Amino acid sequence: MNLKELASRLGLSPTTVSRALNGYPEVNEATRERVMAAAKRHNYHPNTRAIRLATGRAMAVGHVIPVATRHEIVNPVFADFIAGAGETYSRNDYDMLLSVVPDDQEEAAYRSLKSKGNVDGVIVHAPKMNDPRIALLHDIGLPFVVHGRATGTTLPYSWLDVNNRRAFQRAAEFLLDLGHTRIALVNGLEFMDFAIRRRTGYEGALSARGIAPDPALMSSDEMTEIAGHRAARRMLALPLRPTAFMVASMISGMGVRRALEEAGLQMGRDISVIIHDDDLSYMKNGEDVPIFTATRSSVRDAGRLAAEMLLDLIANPGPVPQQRLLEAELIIGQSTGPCLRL
Amino acid sequence: MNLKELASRLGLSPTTVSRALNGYPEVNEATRERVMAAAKRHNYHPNTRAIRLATGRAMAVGHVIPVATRHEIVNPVFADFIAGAGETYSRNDYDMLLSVVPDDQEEAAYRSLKSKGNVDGVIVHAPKMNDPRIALLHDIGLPFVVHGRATGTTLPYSWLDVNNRRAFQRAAEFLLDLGHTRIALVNGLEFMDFAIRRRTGYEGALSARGIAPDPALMSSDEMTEIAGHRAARRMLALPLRPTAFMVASMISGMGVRRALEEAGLQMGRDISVIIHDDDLSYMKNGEDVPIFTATRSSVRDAGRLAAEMLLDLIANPGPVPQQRLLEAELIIGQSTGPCLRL
DNA sequence: AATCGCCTTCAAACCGCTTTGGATGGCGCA
DNA sequence: TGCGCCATCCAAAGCGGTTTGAAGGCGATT
Repeated sequence: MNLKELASRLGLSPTTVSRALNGYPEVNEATRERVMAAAKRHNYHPNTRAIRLATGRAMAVGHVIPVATRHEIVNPVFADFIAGAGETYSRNDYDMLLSVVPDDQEEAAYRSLKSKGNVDGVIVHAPKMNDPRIALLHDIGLPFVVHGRATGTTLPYSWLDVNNRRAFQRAAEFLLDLGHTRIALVNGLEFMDFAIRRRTGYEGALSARGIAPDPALMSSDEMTEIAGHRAARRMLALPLRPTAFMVASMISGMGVRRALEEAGLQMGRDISVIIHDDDLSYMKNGEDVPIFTATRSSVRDAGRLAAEMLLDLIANPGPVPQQRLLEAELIIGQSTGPCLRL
Repeated sequence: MNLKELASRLGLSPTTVSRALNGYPEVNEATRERVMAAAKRHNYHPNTRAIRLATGRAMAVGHVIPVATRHEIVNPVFADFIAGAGETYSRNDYDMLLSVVPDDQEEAAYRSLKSKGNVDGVIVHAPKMNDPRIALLHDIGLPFVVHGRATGTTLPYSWLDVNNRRAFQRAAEFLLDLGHTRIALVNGLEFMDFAIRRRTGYEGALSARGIAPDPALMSSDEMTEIAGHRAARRMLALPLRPTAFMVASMISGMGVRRALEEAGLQMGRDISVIIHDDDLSYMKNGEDVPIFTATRSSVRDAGRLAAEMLLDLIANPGPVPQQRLLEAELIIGQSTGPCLRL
């Protein structure tokens, strides 16, 4: 069942039927209702491929996922971000296009998305310092929203980010208030922008209290259980072990916890831990009472909002970028307590 | 730059240019090369929207992701499966379409995907017992491959699955051989097909050695850290505690490990644990030496293969379903050892 | 020399929708 | 009565490719 057939059944022209269904004013309300009813009765759905060609819009948003040939790290927060964004797209009748490409072909992927006309815009994930994708997308004229920010970029662009600096600053202050002075940072890879900002917040809080950040208490690695465990283990073996840990993610935090338990330390009593909690649906931080004290910010909400920003940008193009900074909550859980060796 | 313009620059008809680029035989090799060169030089990429309308093919595959309104569980293995499938699609110039819908609108989502012509086929995730989606997709005539199987379904259909029954049977036998008799099962939700099969394998192995499965030693819940912890904790409090655990996933396993450590038990010495390892890229089971003894099967490979099956099914339609059963490896790690109370 | 057939190429129809630019008829108003 | 203006509807031209059916050119065959 297509437009032409539906039109002929109704004794109308395709023009009128199309307009009736799309809510144009120049059609009699009585006929509009007749058309609507017939469309429902015959289970008519306009062919998306034809709409796309005719309107020149793709009605789709792209997400390019680079897969590293060596590391093969698929970001664990990715699934939740996508779920959030996907809800927004569904609500607005947009499709979500995932493009999984080897990381050395990422630029080509964006270019092809644009020149083949598959999408109306893209979301940029995991920005790095001086991320080249921003200039690229500017160049080729593909609307985009960055999830995060890219330090060093001078071009204006739209982004949605969590205030990672302030979150880690507050978390560090919270630990300092509890009397901790040897606070370790188990950070993500520091070519990622958010990791840089988190370190800045951590160092700022320490410095403000006259504590010089100690390189031995700072690590930067992938946010896996293994890496979290490794980092914590190393630091716990120091002559002057830390009395508190700040950890980049829930999963890293589980590795840290394992190291603590191996060392016979009880979390929250002997030693304090604060993690960043992306509020992943499959990795909840406890049920009623949070296991970890955490800086929390839902990555799923971020997905929802970033998608909304992008759709808005597509509908209302203009040179003015949209920017939105979300604050993380500081959730008090069972993993922090006063420093024992005052 | 479009076909018509490229053609006029070359002094050829659009027909010939189109054929030259698409490798049709009825075009002079010399002109084909001339066309190819010009296409590259002018950076010509055919407009996907036009191709789709003209050919009637969507050149896209859909994945419908239902989000439960209450539980809000986004399957953690999902990201890796998608990454694998996405590689296959990219290689074959197919798009991957993700449709995130409330779980009570899943049927409508499939119907709409079909009637609007957005995709040529779909992958069905997380099949349940007597899964209604199989009959539905049969009905509406949308090619599909199921990741897993659906017990109780009589219709023939294409699937790719891991031999979950045998994997858990072998794992149980391995524990039995080590002298364990009180073996606990921390399973996933048992309306999921794979969870049912795992339990069958587990029970079969016990029964074959004359051990009656003990309901107190079997739990079925979401595969989260919290749920794993809760189940293990409950079982460890039994008068006759288990000496070994079989656990449905890496994440559940971390919860079990936490319960063991709280009980002062050392994994691999005091008590044994076998998990199922989906080989997630962000959740590796150790580096050189596996932390957990595990039944392992890469969900990413499964994604790659399922996507290949589907593309094949789309290219060569026919009534003969394709089916493929993958075997899981049994990986010996540090979390298992002989039963102490022989 | 006429015919045949192959190799190339092309014009035009088509995919299913949107949208522009009329056309038609009824109505109010002078 | 005549005119202009809406309200309503339609024919046709796109959108940018693919594909069908046909035609031109040329060497080989008879």
